[in-house]
Amino acid sequence: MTALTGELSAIAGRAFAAEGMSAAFGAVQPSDRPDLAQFQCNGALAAARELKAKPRDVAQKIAARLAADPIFAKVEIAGPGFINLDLTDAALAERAGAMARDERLGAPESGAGKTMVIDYGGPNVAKPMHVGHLRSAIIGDSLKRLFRADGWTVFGDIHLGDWGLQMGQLISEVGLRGIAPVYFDESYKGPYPEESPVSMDDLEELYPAASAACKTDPARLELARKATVELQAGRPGYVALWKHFIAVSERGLNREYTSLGIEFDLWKGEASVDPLIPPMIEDLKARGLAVESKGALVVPVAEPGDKKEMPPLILLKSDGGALYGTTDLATIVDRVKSQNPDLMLYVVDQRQHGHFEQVFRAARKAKLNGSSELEHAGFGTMNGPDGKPFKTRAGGVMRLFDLIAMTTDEARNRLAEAGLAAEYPPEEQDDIARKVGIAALKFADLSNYRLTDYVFDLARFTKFEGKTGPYLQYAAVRIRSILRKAGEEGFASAPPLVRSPEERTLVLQLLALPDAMASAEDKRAPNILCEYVFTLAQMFSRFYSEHHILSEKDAELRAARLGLCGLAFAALEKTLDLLGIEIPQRM
RNA sequence: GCACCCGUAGCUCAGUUGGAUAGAGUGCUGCCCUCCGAAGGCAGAGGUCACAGGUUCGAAUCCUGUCGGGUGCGCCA
Repeated sequence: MTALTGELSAIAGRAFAAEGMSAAFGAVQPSDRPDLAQFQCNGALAAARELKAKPRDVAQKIAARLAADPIFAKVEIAGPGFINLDLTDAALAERAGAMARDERLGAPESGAGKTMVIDYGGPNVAKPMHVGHLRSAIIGDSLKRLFRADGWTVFGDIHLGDWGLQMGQLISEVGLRGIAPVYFDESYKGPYPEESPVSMDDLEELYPAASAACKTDPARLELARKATVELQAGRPGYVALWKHFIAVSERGLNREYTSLGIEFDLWKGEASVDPLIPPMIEDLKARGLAVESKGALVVPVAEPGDKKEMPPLILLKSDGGALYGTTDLATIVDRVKSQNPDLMLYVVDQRQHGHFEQVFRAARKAKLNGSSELEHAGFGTMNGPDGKPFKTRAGGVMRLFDLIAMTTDEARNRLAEAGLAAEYPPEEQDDIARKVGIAALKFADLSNYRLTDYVFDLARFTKFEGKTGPYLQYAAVRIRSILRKAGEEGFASAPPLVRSPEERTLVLQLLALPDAMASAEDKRAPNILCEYVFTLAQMFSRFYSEHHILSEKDAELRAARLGLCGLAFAALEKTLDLLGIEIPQRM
């Protein structure tokens, strides 16, 4: 099935074509004035401008043709030349019925036959995840779900930060402290111990110490640089130690992502593309694309039309070490070889936009990206109530684990205050608190437009009232409860009918789901889905407060309303799933 | 210094390929549980869309400038 606005646009497009104008003028959208009409077509205004005709005259011709179509209950011309359209209740009900029969709920098929790799991880080995990783994970996961729902074959890649200077910092720190001398003994020929000499807790202490030392002491930094180069050159003891770091870190990261309900299809890292770097560099040098500059090997990416200075992409530092731009470029090569996607989407902090511009330019210049579009979908920072980057009360970096614990605790408190779930088993209460907390966290993040910074105010978004994840869960659980009781009563369900204003607006909102998905995909903007699902929940609540469902005496009417409830639940569940939000069985 | 992003209701934010009366949540004021879950529904007050020009039949949206905020600009990631 096609989206309703698509169907209406096609009808209006034919009307424009029949009058000798471009069918593109037939674009139909939901009305900006719901008090006047359900849909509107503004094409007559644009067409009139092109033809130098009077907008109302053009509108008149189109309206006359549209009025002949039985799908419309009303065709009116208003203002300067808007064509206002209402559908018949029968037409709305029929399409709602079709949507209810469609497992995909009419989702767009924009990705049919297409493949993409989406990069939304970027946590670093040995560093605990903090709030900075939250947006990438939440937004990226939502986009992955959305693109997949729209028919794309999607590979989500965590793209672990496991190969940079921080690894050299860690290795040298372990060496300096004499924690595991065997890894530093160049005469030792292995094998190295299977047990890691450091735990996750050790890493979390070692890394900040090493990082701080490198900042103040140039000699210490030089040591870290040297260790990095040696690691990348394959020094056996360092590689063995490094593998322990990875294994220990992955267990911790997996725990964090799992608690957020976020998964990856690929656990690749910067190191995994390291073997591709030397041949890539040789190739670039051979083709004259990589040149020496100030002691480093670079790919110039400045273009004639540039308004700002565009520094070259550095492939190799003057000490011979690779940089993250190098691994990013090699990662593109790897992805073309492994997945050959139509699109590589990078869900990374907007502050790295300049970096991606360099990498993408270099990739295109060298034609390393095959047939892949390269796109950076950046996002703004999450700030605390003071408008500055979110910190703990002590001023440190807020760990993701602690943040999730805070939100879950708050959810549990709110449930207790409301007297909800009190009679459920303790483990179910924990599960509900976790789902509600995560929903609050995700919805608060996703409902802001991707690129804007937002204020993360725990007190505010744990209020669980209004435009929040928990409100949506509540709305869904309430419908689920009705449907369950209907099942217990043995009540039948039937295709929805449209007989009241509340049913009409609810059905119109339901039928707008494919448009919301298409628009969210197009803009890579989950906040469009948030807006959609919140309005849907509101429309349902309005319908619910005005109509009897289970208590409706007329069996046919009751069945139709149950059908509408069923479809509303399906749409809510689907959209919340696209946002990565789970609905508890009860709450 | 140069470049990019932003400035919309008391607060937090949508809306920006130009279109009708600029929206939501929250907060504030009322109303609604003898009936399916009130974390809900209904109604009201609240805005020179930073400011000044310009383009247009029409500008929150496009252009220019000013002010204010954020971010980025070769060997960190």
